[in-house]
Amino acid sequence: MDKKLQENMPIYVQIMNRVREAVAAGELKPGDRVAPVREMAQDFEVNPNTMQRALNELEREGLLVSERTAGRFVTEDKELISRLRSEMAVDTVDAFRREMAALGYSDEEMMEFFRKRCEVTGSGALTLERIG
Amino acid sequence: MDKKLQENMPIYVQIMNRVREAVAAGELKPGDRVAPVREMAQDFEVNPNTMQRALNELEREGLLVSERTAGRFVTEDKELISRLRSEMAVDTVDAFRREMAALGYSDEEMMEFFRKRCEVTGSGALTLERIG
DNA sequence: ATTATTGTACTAATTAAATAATACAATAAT
DNA sequence: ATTATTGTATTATTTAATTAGTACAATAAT
Repeated sequence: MDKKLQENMPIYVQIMNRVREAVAAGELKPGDRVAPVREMAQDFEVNPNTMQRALNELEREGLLVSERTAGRFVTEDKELISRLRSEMAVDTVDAFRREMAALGYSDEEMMEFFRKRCEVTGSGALTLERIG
Repeated sequence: MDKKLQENMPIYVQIMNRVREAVAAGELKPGDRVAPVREMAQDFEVNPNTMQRALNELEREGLLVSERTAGRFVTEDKELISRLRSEMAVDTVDAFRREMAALGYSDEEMMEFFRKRCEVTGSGALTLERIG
């Protein structure tokens, strides 16, 4: 789970998305304990209040559960997690199609553009370029 | 060019993107006159100041030019426009791959997911669903 | 020449996000 | 029992985006 945040979206929302992704991708597994609020705040270089806001909302979603002083954990509900992953993927694909369509690309052209882009840049090149 | 705006990104940035897309897609052509600031502000249901901020920045980018009292126009620089379109498409594809990769999808799986999603929803279904 | 339309500039007020600084509550560890 | 660690709550401050309101400047239209 990468920590550098972008601009133009509330930090707490960005954090929520990062955690959602980490859980959806299986980087954080059901029942896994996550770091304490204060520690996560340091990791992400944000204020503890901001981190708590993000974590609280993720709890409302059922993705995390807090057990008072034992810490905070990823839900055991694997069904919920796999549903989350699917929904996020659908949203991502739809957002992609919508944006490319807005630029005047047909579904076929998108496909072709995607394929070409995969050839040019390997699989690993993107993350570092974009986030760093 | 659709007008409804989303949350979580500064409105003026969202407006900039909408205009960029409209120009890149050829919906606004080189030399086209755009509506006056005040009118656009009403169309987008934002404050005139906010609209002007967006338009000003688009001018700094060279995409728009203002001619004092005659109004504001799309640049005649077609080279600039086609370059913009390419860059936006690349950014969009890269963002897509990055997000899907974060969810644990390989390039091949993304491709397959994309294809399936295109089958399920036609080409037109997305815009209304998402933006409305 | 006058007027209306256009872009531009400026100051103030509002709102939400983020930070800062503490304090409290519950419990696992000792 | 005590202590340290954890989540939680609260209040104030700061910062940036947005709105509000107004005024000015240039010029096309009349």
